[in-house]
Amino acid sequence: MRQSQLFTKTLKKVPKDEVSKSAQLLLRAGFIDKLSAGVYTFLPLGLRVIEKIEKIIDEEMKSLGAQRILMPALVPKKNWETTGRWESFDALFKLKGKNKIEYALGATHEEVVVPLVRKHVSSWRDLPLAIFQIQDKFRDELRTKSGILRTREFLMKDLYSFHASQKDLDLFYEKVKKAYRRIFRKLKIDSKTYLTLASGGTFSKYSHEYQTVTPAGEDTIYICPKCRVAVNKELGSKNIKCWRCGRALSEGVKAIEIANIFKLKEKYTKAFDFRFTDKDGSRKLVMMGCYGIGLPRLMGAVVEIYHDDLGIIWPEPIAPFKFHLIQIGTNPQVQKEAEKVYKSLQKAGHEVIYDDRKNVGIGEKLMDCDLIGIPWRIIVSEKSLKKDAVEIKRRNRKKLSFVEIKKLNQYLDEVVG
RNA sequence: CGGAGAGUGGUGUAAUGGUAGCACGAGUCCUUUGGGAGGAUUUAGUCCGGGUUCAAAUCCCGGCUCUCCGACCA
Repeated sequence: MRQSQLFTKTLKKVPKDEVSKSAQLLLRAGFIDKLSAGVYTFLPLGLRVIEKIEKIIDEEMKSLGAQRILMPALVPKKNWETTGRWESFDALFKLKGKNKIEYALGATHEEVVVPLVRKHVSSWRDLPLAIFQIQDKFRDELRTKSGILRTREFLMKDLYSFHASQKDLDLFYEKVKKAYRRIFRKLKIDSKTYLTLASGGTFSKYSHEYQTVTPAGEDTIYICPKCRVAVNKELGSKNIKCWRCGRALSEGVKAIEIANIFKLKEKYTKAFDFRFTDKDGSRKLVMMGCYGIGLPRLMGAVVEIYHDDLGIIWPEPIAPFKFHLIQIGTNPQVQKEAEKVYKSLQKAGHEVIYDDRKNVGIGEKLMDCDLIGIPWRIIVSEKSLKKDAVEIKRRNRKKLSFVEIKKLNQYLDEVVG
């Protein structure tokens, strides 16, 4: 990608009343654009990050044996009435069509997935079954917050599992926990993310949330010093002990809920009278679980954690590009060599954004580079060409390395990986 | 939903009742190229509606929007 062609430029300023660091940086660096409060466009750079997160999640879900589908956002009123949530789910966006049929925009998809799966599951032989989608959710929040951390429309991965027994649900639930940990590890937020006991809302008495510690979080959690678990303040008394080892918990820390998992059991299958025939011939309600991850929130949480005064520092697996190639100066020889390096990197299959902009000073290029936060910076300049080399620097390190151009691809394979 | 603050060129801001100014951006030209360069020149603005006043960006009323705090949050 040539930066001269990139849609949207970086901004020097963002509104002074935007205090969330992730919102400031993502707006300034041109990853997102705000249409209205809690409603955002993902620009080319931001979409690349979302797509990478999506790919990581998609692979992990498939490793669980889950199959991906895409359900509609427009969900008829009668489905919500079946579960009682037309009235009880306060955040539904409701609308009416020309045909007088009322709908709600999907805020969660039990009302769609349960009748869908019921059509195809009738025997214990059809279970277990896991279905997921990655799709926009709509929630009429009273208040949106902190850029993409809390919005009214957001991309969500929602996985639904169906089981013949509680035991089978329990087993799958544990597998999902492991898959979630793998996702968090790839996003480099695992060490700050705690499995947190929280209230279940309309789903159940308790639920498990994954809370990532950051000052921008809207929840307060108490952490066990030993286990990697926590308790959400919303459960009440702060004298609660660790639900795993019984130790006293930490002082409250701010955290953001990036994912949650629920054992819905029979709650929604009962509403739709979704039964299967068990081995003994009896008709039983299907046991169900649901598991959500908000993708933009994950992206925002990463930026909250990985940034410095100059800009974002993307973890490599979700960086929009791996390399930021910059050519410095107007020397035609430098430009020619930079073009050659760009083509050679592309040919080697590397994801590279090339700052080929003319009439842009070196200061501005370097500031933009740090702001956008690509993991590896490669500079071609008169200085580097005197050594027949390029200069390589990691975004989060001070050290500069000069690498001979003819050995560059080999170096990238061996050192950068 | 309660509270607070704020809406001025594309962006960020100044002007508290009296000439709408500055910076960035964008356009043209010249110079410049290792940490947001310099000069010349052009461009474009008071959220909407009503009121007070000789005079309103400024004061008053209503509306809309944004941000923050709280409540809420499958």
